[in-house]
Amino acid sequence: MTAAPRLIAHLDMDAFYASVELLRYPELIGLPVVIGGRSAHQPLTQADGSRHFYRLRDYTGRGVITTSTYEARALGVFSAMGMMKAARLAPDAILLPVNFDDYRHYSRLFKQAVASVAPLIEDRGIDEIYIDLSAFSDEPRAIALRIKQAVREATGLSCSIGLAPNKLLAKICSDLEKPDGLTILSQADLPTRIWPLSVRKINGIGPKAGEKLAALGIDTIADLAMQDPALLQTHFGLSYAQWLTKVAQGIDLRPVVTSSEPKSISRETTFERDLHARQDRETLSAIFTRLCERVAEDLQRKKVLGRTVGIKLRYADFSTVTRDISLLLPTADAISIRKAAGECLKRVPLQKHLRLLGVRVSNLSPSNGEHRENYGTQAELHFLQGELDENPG
DNA sequence: TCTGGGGTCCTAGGACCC
DNA sequence: TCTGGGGTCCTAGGACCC
Repeated sequence: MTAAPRLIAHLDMDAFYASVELLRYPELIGLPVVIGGRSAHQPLTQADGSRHFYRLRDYTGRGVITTSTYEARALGVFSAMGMMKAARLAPDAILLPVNFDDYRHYSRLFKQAVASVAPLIEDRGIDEIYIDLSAFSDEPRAIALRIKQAVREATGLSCSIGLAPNKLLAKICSDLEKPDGLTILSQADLPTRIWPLSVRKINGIGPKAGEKLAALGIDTIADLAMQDPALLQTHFGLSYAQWLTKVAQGIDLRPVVTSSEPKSISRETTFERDLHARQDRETLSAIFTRLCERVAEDLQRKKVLGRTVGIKLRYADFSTVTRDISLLLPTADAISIRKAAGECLKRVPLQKHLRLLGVRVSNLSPSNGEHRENYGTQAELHFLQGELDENPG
């Protein structure tokens, strides 16, 4: 039996955070603007009603660019770039702090607008979605234009859409004509439109795999498509090699998944300056407890409990370690999480300075609203069981 | 003057059980 | 005393994505 051909859309909001900010500050349209950083650099409204904006050159300290407008990208400033490096490249760019509540609001608006046209949506984060349009009999271009129009009316924002037979190709082609793009692709377009692209355009080939492929002389998707699967297997292992071979042929059978449950909830923070477990014990302890409280709040708000509690430490040299521990019973209680996380902390070396601390709860289950507290760890259970064995009645 | 914060998925070894 | 697989759970790390 052969599956019916599908029509999948990938919709990506254009420079999402920056575009939301421009709705509020229209006087910045056309200027290089970056969103990011950690200190307060909120625009100031002056006596005459005009606004004063901070420039990238005014910024000091840690942090990265979260998003930039296309004008800033033209100056070489992109997402995830360190703020200080960005300031060297574009000192005059306008700097705005992140406003996640706003972005979440506009995210809800655009997803609702899409759902009013086509309801089979897979959430891929705050600014992008997949849409299964297979059931529509309309012209694909007409559906996509209706979706773009609905998004614009609901938010005032533009998006780019890729239309293809699967998620892999839809994702690649939503990026081909940004911003405000609409790209339609069939399997027959593969050699002309997909194969010339870098392997890094494939969702799932990141920096590491990209570098390994480059070392093998594999740069484009065409290079990848021509490779002997056996050679790929010797360098990447069977499962990843098989996947590489398939995606190079534009094959992707993954369905559009319209609902999912969270698997883990975490909070982490990078310190303003590196801290030491001994010299900065009080500061670290307060931050640690606060992270546990925030995770507990998140769990309670989402009405889930978690049975595995973990910590994450990043040292000054950027190396990272994690430790976790599974409890007997799931919890959403800050005290229980703090105790378990404290046990994890005892199992980690604390000689070097730290730049980041994080707390994570996983192994989630629905909470049904009730609230328990404090139960032991697996190790404590074993201890208790040992006692019982020694004292059988 | 490097390198945020929130996630998912995969691999792999050891414990433990049948 | 030595020797099996298979399955599940736990833990640690890493790649990748938005």
